[in-house]
Amino acid sequence: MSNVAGHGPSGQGATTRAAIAEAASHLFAEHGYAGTSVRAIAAAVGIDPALVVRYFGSKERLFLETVRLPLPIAKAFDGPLESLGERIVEAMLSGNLPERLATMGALMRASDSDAVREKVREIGELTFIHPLRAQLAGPDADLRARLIGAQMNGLLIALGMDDDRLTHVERARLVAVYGRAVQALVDG
Amino acid sequence: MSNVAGHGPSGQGATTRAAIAEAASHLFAEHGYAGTSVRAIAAAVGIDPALVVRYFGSKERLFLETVRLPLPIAKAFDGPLESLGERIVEAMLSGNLPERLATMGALMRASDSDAVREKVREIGELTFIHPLRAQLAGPDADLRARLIGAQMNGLLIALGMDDDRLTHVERARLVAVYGRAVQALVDG
DNA sequence: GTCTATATGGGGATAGAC
DNA sequence: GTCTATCCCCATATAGAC
Repeated sequence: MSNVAGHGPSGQGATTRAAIAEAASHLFAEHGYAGTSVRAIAAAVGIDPALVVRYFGSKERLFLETVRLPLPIAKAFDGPLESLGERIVEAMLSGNLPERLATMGALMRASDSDAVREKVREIGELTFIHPLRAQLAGPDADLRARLIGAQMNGLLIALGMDDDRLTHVERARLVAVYGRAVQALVDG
Repeated sequence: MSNVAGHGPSGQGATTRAAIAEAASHLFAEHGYAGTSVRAIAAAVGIDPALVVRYFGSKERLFLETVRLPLPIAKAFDGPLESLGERIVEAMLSGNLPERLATMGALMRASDSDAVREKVREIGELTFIHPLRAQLAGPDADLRARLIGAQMNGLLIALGMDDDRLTHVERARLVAVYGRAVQALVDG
């Protein structure tokens, strides 16, 4: 933390770029895309707003380069197929859920842009569709994998809507009930 | 446009408000919330941007007053419970689907605002939760109804992402496969 | 009352000086 | 490489003209 600042405004390009990316990542997750101004990012790093644009080309490209949606569901694919539905839901709710919801919200709210929508598709493709399709049998495997992805997005969005009726439900109940719905697509 | 005040079918006077709402509704559905400026709405009607604010208070209130997400699923609740899942999905995909996807996208992208999130919750509550909860049995009825709403949002969002792999699937296949997943929550 | 003109403050992005 | 100065677009609020 102390290696970022300390020797005045005459720093190196590489570390400035990394500092911008670091600050942007946090601010985007916390305040969303529209809620985060280039000026705010620059202020957090202690540089001029124009530098941010100079390093990353535009606010949108900065967002696309720094946004990370950690979905630690890789390990959920190991295990018996008959309980895969529950394991997927369980994985979606574990780890840093608040940050995941915030990032998901930031992505959705910025999905005006074609590039952002492509990014969302890409994340779903890599984390859900490909691994799932490999495990599912039947001619509808690809479709079923995509629909499981839709279920997961729906769950994250519902939780991100701050609906107390849903966010206050015990995790185990959520896993059991929604897991059955996911399992219906796993089984085909 | 030097039409003097008075009354008439030329979009002036008392019909100005309606004309603004009409133009705003179309523009929001087509270009989203952020993508639609008050200036653009005013230009479409042929008036000054300040008039829009004068009539509706703010861009956000104009959006909240004019946004309509037609979900003609009321009739889907009539019929045997064992095929309710399919009927719900069928209803979600019938009617003017492109407009529904555009409006859903506009709502999601504007969900930075608490008022918009509340609006989204309200729509889900009235169109899904209440009617569904009345038909579902068991102690988890409320939870299951909300999760079906999450599934529907997930489906709309996935379709709105312009993923050809999903939008090109025949409607009947989508209804059959996703309907089973919904049915899993109907059955409990 | 209805509408127009204008001012304010903030945003992203650019050109060019150190 | 870095920053200063600037441009254009936006939403919003206020004052004043019909």
